[in-house]
Amino acid sequence: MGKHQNTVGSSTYEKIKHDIIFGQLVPGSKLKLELIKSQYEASVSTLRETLNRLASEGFVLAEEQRGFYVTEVSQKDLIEIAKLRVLLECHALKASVESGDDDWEGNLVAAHHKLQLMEKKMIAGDVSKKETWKRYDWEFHLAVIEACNSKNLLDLHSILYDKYLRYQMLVFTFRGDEAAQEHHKIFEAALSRNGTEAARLLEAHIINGLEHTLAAM
Amino acid sequence: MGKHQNTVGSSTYEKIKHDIIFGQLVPGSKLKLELIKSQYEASVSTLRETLNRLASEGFVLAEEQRGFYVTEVSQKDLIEIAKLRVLLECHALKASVESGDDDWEGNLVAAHHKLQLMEKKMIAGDVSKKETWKRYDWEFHLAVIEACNSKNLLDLHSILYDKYLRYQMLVFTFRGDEAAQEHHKIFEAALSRNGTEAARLLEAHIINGLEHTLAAM
DNA sequence: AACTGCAATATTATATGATATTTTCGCTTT
DNA sequence: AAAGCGAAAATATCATATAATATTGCAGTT
Repeated sequence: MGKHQNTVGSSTYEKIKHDIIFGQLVPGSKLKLELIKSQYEASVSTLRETLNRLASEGFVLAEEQRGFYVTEVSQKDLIEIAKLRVLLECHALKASVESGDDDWEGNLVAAHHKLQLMEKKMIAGDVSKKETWKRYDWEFHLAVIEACNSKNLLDLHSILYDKYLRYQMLVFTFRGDEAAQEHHKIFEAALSRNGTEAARLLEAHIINGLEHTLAAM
Repeated sequence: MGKHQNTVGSSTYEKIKHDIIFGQLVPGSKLKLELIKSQYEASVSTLRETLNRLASEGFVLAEEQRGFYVTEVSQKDLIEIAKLRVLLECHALKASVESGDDDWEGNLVAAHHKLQLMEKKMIAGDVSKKETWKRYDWEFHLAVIEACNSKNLLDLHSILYDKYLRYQMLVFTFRGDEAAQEHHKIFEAALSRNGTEAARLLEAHIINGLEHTLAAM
């Protein structure tokens, strides 16, 4: 006993979203229902529910009566997403730094520590744990803004982060030491409650990542 | 011939979304599948697709294996939404004013003109056309920011606008002349390419609407 | 008599396979 | 080439079966 039974719907949602973000499902390709039915072991209706959800988040394109496609990628789209991420994440950061309490600080310290450990391993050459690194990066960025006091903002940011991540995974080349140092500086500025400086550093971090990814596309 | 056949899916989506925004479906109420099946004349599967879409946009709450509920409303949520709308719409406005071409100007003039006519009628006492007014208000706000050159931004804004609108409809009391004047000033500033001023006016417009709605909740 | 815990029952959500529409694509004809 | 036709494939919708949750009723206990 124990593991709480997930519904078929939610687990296929996770799987397909994962496969889009990590590039197993290639941009622009058609998601033929009968074909992916066998791949993901779910019925047509269940798949349609999933694909409709992913469509309204923007990972899938739903063409009326013509089926579903993995959303295309483009440099323009990436630039839009990066800019939006800057806008929302910096805004959230400033609000979070202003109102974060001790729990927030504790959580942030923990998230930064875990990310740093992971980054050391990756800089040392262990690239095997791409997915774990991704999780720690996410947890760090979330920890910074978590005290922004706006569920709506965090929800929007979460989707943008995933879209940005998809592009990073598409051309995966680890920025290594550079990104690690940026994370560290953001961490320090946030912890010392310097919201303006932290936001400046965060913006540079995202834009550096953008340029790194654009160059590799 | 002529009228393009809509799918059952897309038309129930429109209907349910409409009924949530305009308050026919009351906040927090449960959306029992069998019950709304007859109301919206669609099968369970089709409804589930629709409700999943609405859930990921935030109009519906999907509780795993416990069904679907109309999203609750709260003052806190409204404040979050208004602030986000300010953040995104002002950002989009500045970008749009900078890069809008003659088509953009033409479209904006037309949208403003139609809105103004409608507002005159409503100030004169004809409140019958709430839904038409809503459409013109939407078309005006969209026309202002449409040249921002970011589909991602426009998509996010569209959902936020609808969420904000839902609160306005919930307590519907027309702000009349005041709002009309604000629209006019935003229009003039945008047309004269004064992005900073237009953004300032837009922010005040949204915050005034927020306070008007909060006071009536 | 009121309360708690458990089992039987009813209700509801989830998932499936079958059917009805619509689109796509190759072939024929002009 | 372009338009028209029809077979094949894919999507949209539905009715129904299965699995989960909520409710009810009944014992046993306080």
